[in-house]
Amino acid sequence: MSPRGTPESSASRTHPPLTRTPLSRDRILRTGLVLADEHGLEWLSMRKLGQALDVEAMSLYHHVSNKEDLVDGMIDLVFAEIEFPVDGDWQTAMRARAVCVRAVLGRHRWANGLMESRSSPGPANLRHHDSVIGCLRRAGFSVPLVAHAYSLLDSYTYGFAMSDRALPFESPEQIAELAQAILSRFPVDEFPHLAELTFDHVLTPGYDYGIEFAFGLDLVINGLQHALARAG
Amino acid sequence: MSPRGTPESSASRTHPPLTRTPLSRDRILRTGLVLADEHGLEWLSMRKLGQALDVEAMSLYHHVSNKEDLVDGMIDLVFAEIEFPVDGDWQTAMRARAVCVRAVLGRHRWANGLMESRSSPGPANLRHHDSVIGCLRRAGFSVPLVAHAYSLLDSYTYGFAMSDRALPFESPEQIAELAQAILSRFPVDEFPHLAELTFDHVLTPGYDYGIEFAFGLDLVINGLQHALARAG
DNA sequence: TTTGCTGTTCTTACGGTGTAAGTAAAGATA
DNA sequence: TATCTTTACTTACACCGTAAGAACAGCAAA
Repeated sequence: MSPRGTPESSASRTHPPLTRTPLSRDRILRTGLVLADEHGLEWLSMRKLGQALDVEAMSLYHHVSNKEDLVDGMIDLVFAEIEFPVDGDWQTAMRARAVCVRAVLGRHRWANGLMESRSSPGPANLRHHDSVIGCLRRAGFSVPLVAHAYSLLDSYTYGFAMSDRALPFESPEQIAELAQAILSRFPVDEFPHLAELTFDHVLTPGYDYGIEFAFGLDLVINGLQHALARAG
Repeated sequence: MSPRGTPESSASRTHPPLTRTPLSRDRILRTGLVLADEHGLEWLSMRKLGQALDVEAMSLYHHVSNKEDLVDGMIDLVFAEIEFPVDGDWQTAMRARAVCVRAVLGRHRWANGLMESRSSPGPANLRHHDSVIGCLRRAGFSVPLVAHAYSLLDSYTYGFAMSDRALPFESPEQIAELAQAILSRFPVDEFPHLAELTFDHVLTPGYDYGIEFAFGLDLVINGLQHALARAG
């Protein structure tokens, strides 16, 4: 109805700042990140993002060329959170990287399928890739072997993070309930092996899906170590 | 403007069939699958789907409770396309399964991030999981080891399919152009290792990203074989 | 101080989306 | 034939991304 800023702008005539922190690309991206973390990327719209910044939706377009650009920027913020020790042996570096990626994607679940499929990757994205490749090269991996290792490590890490997201952080009771609900839609013993795995293992008290991550990661890194030794 | 069916329905008063094949859940799902393959899932809307079926959008809601249900059904059609030999040794079975999953996801790229994250999996989905687990159990994998193996295989396969999608089917020239465009946005030698890998290997004539898949798959299966031997 | 410019914000509008609610017609059953 | 059930259609609503242009800010030059 009435222009939103009216009271503030009349106040601002006396002392200009203080009424509104100016918009900026960075502020937009960070707010988008927080909102997407909280509500999911699907929930986030330009209007809601503008509302959170106390601004109309169209104002955002002066700092962000469209929604894809917005998401690109948010993804690059996520990449910037990924860290790992570059000195030391490549095994611990790669293990730490994978663990960190999983943790970061746990914080920003909406980012999960989007990390690799950006058609215009940001600087943090490229910087991260570069340092991973550099770490492997320094450890003696040949260029073709780096391509193999990189593909394998990334596929496993991102793939695991995807399944990770499938199981929400619900309590064990909720997971059990969900599993019951799914399997009870079908005749008993239609899926005996699935039922066995579910009820005799996954729903066992103390089971944590996270432990599967370490198993696969160690197996992959071990395999790469052998491949490196064989090639070197 | 005028009701769509008017001429047909007056004709149908004399001989009822022939004017319009009736809607059904299956027909809706299959049409949605074809359209999503052709244009992507984002493109697909209830209105466009209805249009392809020569029906108004709201008519679909009598066979599908909402769009999520539609996607659930489409995903289960995708699962139904996954096949692998259940007899024979588990290594060839699991290798064939992974290759098939990759091929299927290549045909239905829109399905990629959605295969595992359905909160109400369909029968083909559960059947597939059950037969994978059964195959491993028969090969002597303990229940906990099945959980490890399953998680690892799935993470790798789906994760690879995701990166796969990132590189579209473009010609090598197009890929080279894209890589040039990306790296030229930044100072030369800001990402030396990335540049080396890209220009000295990936953009080399004859390079096919698909070969990376076999490397990782063999490594994973080999590792599982050792784990099985160690446990057995 | 006034003028004019430049960049940021707001307003309005358009064509799209998923789907709730109610209507009409056709098929099945009695 | 009369009634009930299923299926399709119509209308409507709130929301989406964003194009186009108006209004307004801050600031440099006159």
